[in-house]
Amino acid sequence: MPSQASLTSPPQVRGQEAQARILQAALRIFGRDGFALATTRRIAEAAGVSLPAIKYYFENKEGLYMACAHEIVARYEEGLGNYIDEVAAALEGGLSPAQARSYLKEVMRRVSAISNDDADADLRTGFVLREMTEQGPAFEVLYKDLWQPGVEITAQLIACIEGKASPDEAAHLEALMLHASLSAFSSTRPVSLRYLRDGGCKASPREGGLTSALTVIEAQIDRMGPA
Amino acid sequence: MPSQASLTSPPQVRGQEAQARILQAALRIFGRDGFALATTRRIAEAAGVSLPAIKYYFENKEGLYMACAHEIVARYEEGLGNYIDEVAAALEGGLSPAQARSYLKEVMRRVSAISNDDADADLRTGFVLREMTEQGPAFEVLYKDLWQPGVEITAQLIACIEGKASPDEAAHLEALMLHASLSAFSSTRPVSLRYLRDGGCKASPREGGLTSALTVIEAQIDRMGPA
DNA sequence: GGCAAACTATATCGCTTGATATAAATCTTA
DNA sequence: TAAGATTTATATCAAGCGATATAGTTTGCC
Repeated sequence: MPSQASLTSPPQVRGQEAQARILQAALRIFGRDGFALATTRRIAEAAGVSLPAIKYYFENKEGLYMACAHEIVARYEEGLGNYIDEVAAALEGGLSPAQARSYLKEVMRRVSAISNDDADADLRTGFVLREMTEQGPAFEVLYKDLWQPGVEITAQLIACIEGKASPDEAAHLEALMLHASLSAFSSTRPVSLRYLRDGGCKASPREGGLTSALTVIEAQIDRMGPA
Repeated sequence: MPSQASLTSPPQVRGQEAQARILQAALRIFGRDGFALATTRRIAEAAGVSLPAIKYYFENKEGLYMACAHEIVARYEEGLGNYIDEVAAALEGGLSPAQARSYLKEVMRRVSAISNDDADADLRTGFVLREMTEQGPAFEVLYKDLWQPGVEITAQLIACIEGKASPDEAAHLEALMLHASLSAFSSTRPVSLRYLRDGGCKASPREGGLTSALTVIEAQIDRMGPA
């Protein structure tokens, strides 16, 4: 298992740097092209290493893909994950509908912010969304540690807003749709931007209309409430 | 251009049948695997023809892909397309918000029904959604003749519901999100079903929770209205 | 029957892919 | 400096890809 050659002597640092370069290049190329279309040669070239380096550090293409998934999960947990725990604790203590509403808005804000963290953030989002639709080798990890927790906390907050003790099927569905709409807006962002542009709207290509989408979602949250 | 050898003698009917079999097999395999991952060999095998038959009828892989796109558009136009024209005419004549609301519900109902027309309907949906996110060779056709008209009529109906003369940026955005949520629910259907199942909900695998999703969307439409 | 047109199948080409055998380079340690 | 572990690069393999040259088969028409 060469992927955890960690606590060794200082010159092996160069090796770890190469490993990190490969991982970063892989994240970008897998995120853009998907598992099947991405080639190990292109990744190696982008990372500035030769082809067998991938085998040396990650065994094979799938190993590299899984390493990318774990990297994404780690980044997610250190960002949104902690906040989710915080919200869960608050829910445990009991929340008013109004409080739940503002928590939910913040959750969705942070979820959408994931796609704007840095330059490659949207590629990581693409990685996750592709894996959710195509269910490749990294699906289980991403579903269990990333997708499910986000939707579940959303469902619980919605239930709270609607005055229910625990989320029923309707709350779960509404949570799914909320995340689905944000996801789809991300993955079809070029199309959405084109549509808005054709209609004469000017959306900043920087944030890709994501904040506008967020406004719509917040309005939806505002309209939630006791039936 | 051998793809329109149509008005010839009767025995060429067999040829047309082969052409149709190739097209159907291609729709299923392209819809499931996408352009890059699908192979002409597998399509030929599924259609029960030999490999050069694809070249004979569709010139090459991309020609076959485009033929699939046009087939999808044709099917869409004879279904939803006519209804969109009908709604557009009604809008021209002036609609009350309540009328617009029920038209909008019917539009979304028909859009979601597209994924349940027949056994291969979800594969066609997958074809379209993949092309919207990856922007392959068939993007222009599908956007112009299928995606844009559906979103636009939705935006106009939303504007009408909200008492506006013509759709502003907010209406366009809301229309986009409405379709995005339905699309994402379709393309991540296995994930959504798993989530609901894990939560103890029983969703019919037949319709894949789409009618439940539609219920949520109708509730959203009901909550629209003058600010 | 024979002939031209429409259609189909076999076999193969050139290319790219993931993987890896092999050997060289680098650096620590003794 | 010699030994040895760690890391890197060259060259190559078998498999699968899209494409197609070539030849065979069917079938309506005269």
